[in-house]
Amino acid sequence: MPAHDAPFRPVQPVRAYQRVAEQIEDRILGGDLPPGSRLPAERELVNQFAVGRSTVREALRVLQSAGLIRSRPGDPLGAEVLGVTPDNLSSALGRLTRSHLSSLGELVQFRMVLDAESNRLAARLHREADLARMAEQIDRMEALIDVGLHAFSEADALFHQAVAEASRNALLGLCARAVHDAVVDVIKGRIASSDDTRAWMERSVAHHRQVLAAIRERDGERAAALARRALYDYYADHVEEEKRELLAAALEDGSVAGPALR
Amino acid sequence: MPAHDAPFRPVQPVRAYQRVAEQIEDRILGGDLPPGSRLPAERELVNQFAVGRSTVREALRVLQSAGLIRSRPGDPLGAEVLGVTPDNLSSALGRLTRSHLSSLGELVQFRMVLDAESNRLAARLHREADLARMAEQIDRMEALIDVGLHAFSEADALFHQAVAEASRNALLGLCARAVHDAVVDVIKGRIASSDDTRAWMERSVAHHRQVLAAIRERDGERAAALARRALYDYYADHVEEEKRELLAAALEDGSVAGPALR
DNA sequence: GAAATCAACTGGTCTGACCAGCTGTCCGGT
DNA sequence: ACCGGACAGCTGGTCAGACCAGTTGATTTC
Repeated sequence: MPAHDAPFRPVQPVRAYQRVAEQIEDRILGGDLPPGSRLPAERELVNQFAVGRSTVREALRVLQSAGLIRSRPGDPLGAEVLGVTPDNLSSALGRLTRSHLSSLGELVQFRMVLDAESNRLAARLHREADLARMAEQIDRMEALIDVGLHAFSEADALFHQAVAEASRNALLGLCARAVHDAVVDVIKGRIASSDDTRAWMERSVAHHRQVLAAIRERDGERAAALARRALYDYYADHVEEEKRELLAAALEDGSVAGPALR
Repeated sequence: MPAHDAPFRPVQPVRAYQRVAEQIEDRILGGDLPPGSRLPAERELVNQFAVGRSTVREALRVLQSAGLIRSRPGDPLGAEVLGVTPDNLSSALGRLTRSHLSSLGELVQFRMVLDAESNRLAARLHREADLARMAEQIDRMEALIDVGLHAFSEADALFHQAVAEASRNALLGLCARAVHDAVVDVIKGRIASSDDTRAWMERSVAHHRQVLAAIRERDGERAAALARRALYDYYADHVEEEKRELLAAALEDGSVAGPALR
């Protein structure tokens, strides 16, 4: 590419709060300021950055809305560093859905894609230790059925995290988690939450055992299809009528080849 | 579920700036305040919300960092409403990568999954008008080869947008775009950018025509495989050595079943 | 009529102040 | 010696007022 094609880039003004936020963000992402550590007090940051307090506060607001830090009034230790979480991913996805740019059906379909792919990769790339972790979480789920839905869901999340680790792609797992949270947020309150929760949990455990078996046998196709089927069965009723057939389209991916294969 | 199981939820204090940000965000996502419209001036918002200016400003900072609005000093029209964009999605993904929670290889693999699925769905669900839009953008790309990489990439993005529309899942397209941006951001500067740009553009056009043909023939499997292959060929050299075999794993998905198939 | 000027905005920043909440210390009662 | 409450000194959250620089459009000037 010729150098004179774009010799100078337009330079846009950089606000003071951006510089402050960038410096702190770099420290957090760079590994200084690990999760759990504390930022100096705002008035101290004012000294270190040599800016006004409102500037520091706007920078902290940006970092907080990105989920990197959390501050509490009166905390003499300063704002807490949270590290990188998928929280803002899910809030961004939730915004997309709330703005009707995407629908619940699309979110569910997205989860079908992500979970299926996680399972597929896990089936191909897992090691022995991964299987043990997954089995352990399924056992925990089964034991926690009587404790309550919350504890159960926690073990469920850990199972999926184990699958994500086995797939050797943390990003897929994080995004799946974010989409899951967004779905829960959208569907919240609309769920029947009837007293068949227990039956559902038992079915869920059985489903997870099937997935684990497929992964253990390195049958990625079956593991993927199981994830798609479970999500479809669980969410299809909540999805808008006209979107349901689209979901069904994702359901058949991979298991049956397209009509005009080659 | 028994009502007395959790009779009261812990109530956490809601900051004033949050309330302000929520109100504005709801208006934007709800459809009042469409993209392109303007917010009142800060000092006017101070009157309407009955809070201090710093509170209003922190709320606006949050909205701005979420990509919902953009403000410019001296603009007598007030902050501009941008609507929902995938920008914060891609910045969130970029943060994940920069923090070494995920790697370039995972990003590329993620793109392979998303693009492949978009293509697959587009092959299954497209209508005639979709095909026309895609063909039009490919022609534009070809015409813009001589104009420059920037214009070319723009047409390329429009092609993928057309595919996303055909897939009837806007979310997939938006996320694919976000991941694309994150990849570009990570790889920026590291790319050779040699003078074979023109050759690459020509190959790219040919690749897109192949994809379009596969979609037109409703061969979702082939369309998906084409996307995976193109991404792999283009990015494999930039991916960390130890991650490359993982990419290859994604490459074979769907086209060849896992080694232990049934 | 075109160009320079200027007044009235805007957002960005700083300062200083006050409030409410948290925490460790210190003091008095047991 | 121990324990519990008051309190001082911090924290972050909010507000008010000020100033600056940039934008804009009307006004003046040539």
